[in-house]
Amino acid sequence: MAEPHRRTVRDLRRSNRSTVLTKLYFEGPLSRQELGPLTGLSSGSISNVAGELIADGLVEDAGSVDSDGGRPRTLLRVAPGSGQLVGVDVGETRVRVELFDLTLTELARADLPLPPDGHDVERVVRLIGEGLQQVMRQVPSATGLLGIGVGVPGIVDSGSVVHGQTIGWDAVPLGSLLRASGQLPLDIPLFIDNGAKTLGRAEMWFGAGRGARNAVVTLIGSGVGACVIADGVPYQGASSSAGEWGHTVLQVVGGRPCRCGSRGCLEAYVGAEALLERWRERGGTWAAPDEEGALAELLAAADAGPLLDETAEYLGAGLADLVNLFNPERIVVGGWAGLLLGPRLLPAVREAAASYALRHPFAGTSLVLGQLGPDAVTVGAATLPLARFLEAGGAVRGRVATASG
Amino acid sequence: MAEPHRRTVRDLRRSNRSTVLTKLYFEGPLSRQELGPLTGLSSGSISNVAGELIADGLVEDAGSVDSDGGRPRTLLRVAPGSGQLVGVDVGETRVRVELFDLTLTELARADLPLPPDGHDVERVVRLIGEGLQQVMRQVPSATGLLGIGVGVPGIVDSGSVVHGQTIGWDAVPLGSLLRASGQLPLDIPLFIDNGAKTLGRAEMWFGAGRGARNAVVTLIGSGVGACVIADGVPYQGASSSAGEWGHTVLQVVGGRPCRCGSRGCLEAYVGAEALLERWRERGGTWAAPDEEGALAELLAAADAGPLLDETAEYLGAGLADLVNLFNPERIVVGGWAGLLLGPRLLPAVREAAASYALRHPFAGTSLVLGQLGPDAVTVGAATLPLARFLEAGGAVRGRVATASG
DNA sequence: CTACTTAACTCACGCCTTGAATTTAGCCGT
DNA sequence: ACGGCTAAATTCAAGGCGTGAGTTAAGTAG
Repeated sequence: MAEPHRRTVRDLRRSNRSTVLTKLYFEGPLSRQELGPLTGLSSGSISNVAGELIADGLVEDAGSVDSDGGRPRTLLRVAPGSGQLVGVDVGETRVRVELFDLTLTELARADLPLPPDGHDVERVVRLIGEGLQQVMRQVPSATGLLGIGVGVPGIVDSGSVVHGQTIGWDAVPLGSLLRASGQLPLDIPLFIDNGAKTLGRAEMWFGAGRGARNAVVTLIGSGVGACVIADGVPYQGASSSAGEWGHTVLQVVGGRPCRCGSRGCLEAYVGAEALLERWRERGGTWAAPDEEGALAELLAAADAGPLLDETAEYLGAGLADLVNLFNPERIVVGGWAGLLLGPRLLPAVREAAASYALRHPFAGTSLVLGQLGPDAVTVGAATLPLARFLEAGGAVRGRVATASG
Repeated sequence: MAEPHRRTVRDLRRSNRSTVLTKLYFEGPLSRQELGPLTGLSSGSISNVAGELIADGLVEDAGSVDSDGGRPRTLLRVAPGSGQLVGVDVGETRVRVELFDLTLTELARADLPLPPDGHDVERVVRLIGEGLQQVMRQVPSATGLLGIGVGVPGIVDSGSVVHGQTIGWDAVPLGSLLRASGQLPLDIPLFIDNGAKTLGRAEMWFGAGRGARNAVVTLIGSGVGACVIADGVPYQGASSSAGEWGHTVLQVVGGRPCRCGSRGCLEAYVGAEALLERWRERGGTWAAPDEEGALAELLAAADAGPLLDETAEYLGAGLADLVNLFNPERIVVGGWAGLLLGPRLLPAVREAAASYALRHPFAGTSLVLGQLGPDAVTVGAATLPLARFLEAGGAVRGRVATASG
């Protein structure tokens, strides 16, 4: 419990390996010389640690910069091919399995359709296993699988048990089931987290959240969610269900009923499903069979102005709550509906948020659109074992892990 | 930036000193034998570290438990007198300075009244200095001052700069001013934080929040605030203003105007000031000149039922937001008004919160009343240097620190 | 008084970081 | 081509730390 491993002198080395590896991962090729000040380690230790990492194949030479006179600095970088990661997205209509190298460049992908009624647990487990075998077959050189991350729709408790109302899962021990299925290599670290949260992680690592230590990634799709990053790490709460922004109360008296059973939730105004319903109530119609098409038609409609303005007002109020409660330096608006609505709504949303939020924290917050599409769930999922890998200084291979991070 | 001090082998010792000291502080007298498993250290290291701490006077013998046969275990505890702490509460009407021993038992106190118009910065600085000298004079044996914590009304940025709307402070560099005043010993760690947050810390360390890692301490007084504890540490946000729960939006359409300039804030319904105003609008009257007396009269009035029920509804919705967003294991309702209203309102509030919050996170949250009165601000303030002291394994004396934690 | 039991201490061993001294690697002027 | 120069990278002695087995200390039971 109390701070994991840092008692012995060997943990020190592990920790130093980790900082060096992490710095190299995020701040590109660096010379040993730069690494010193950046990590706070002495030149001697940098040499030692770097030498070890190179010997382990995790770090490689990346050319050198020649200075006028004097030995040129050798640049070091994380070797992309020294390990692979798998990200899985259990979506509404399909299971997607993607294989990445260490820099999260895609190596292979497999999409396995799911029937409409289809979130039968056993089937999902089987599809994940199949997808995994497919991508591994496509890339025979992938011999150093470092871990698997799975994004699922629902609340993930204890890093393994899934409660998914929308797909009819109640306390499904997905982690154990996957392990027991025999479909995935034993001894490979397995991580499970909510899909929205993995998407948030992806935005933080590679998208609009990059560099921020305190941020909120909002995800507006059919419903509404959020991923809160506190001091650089996703905040989970007591039972990993923190960030349920969609059911923030915005209207105690006279609130619209929400599908969660309550009234006046943000999601009852701003989610795509609710937005379309509100348009229908006002006489709006659309031709597209799917929500995305319908929402696009709504946006294009001449008479949707008042509805959109009202939506911006509610969204602004919801964002103001985030500003007041979390005081983030950045709020990223993501999710397919958020990205669709964003360009049209953002100015009005900003104005509304400014009026509802406190001046001081609002002034320190920037409100931006997400840079990654909804497909980044797999990237974010792969980020889970990657984070563990970096934290452990690259010493994970073959070790079992279950906790989510 | 990246994880403060843990590179060298001496930092390891510091860290282990810290865990031993912290365990002893919170889990009472312990034998070396128990300390081993609890800290993950070997018997040899426990002996070493304990010996060092005893030699430094920070830890002392606390008797022994005799077992049948075999050498009895010696119990160890933190020596209460090995250091003192000062907590300061800059309140509405007075500055209070309190001197504590290491277990936060009060040794002396000084109350210095502040005139009604009186939050002139220089005067406050002078009063703090005077109070400090008074308490130090009262306890001549207090020769090991470990640090000073100050709780102020307002947002504290960078651990030193205060923005206090209510007292007319705009970016006041209180930390520098105090140091420059010459009124307090140099080289003594000084910490400044929002008074509500220090109260929250006090509840977490010694009150209703004890033992929880994820909790929210709400503070309902004239206004409404909250202190969020994420993974055991108070969450600050990007500019230390996280937890501004009072201005959560509960009524977008038709919301009551709030003193913050917005509309529909929680504080516009639930704060004592707003509650009394709402009572007045409904024809309520009271005799007491102060808010506390007035609120007591309101509670006793026969016809305040509907108003209180409505208040419970709003408060419940506000708490539900906290449950959904933070997923705490515990919510503590504190602040003078909260403690006054609590016994009457809590059942209805709980019911309302249950209806607005999501089932899963709500089921994991307990809603309890605070155990400490509003006077605990000084205790919470003293907790700031104490936390630093424990983190540093007792090696702080004489070192300067400014960051808040 | 002896045998037994358990707590606490000691110390050889292996590992770590530091920082100065040393080696390595490329550039420049002659 | 060659030595001189500069700066990067490595090496290594010194100082520390935690571990865990062995040793000493401090009681009880008979």
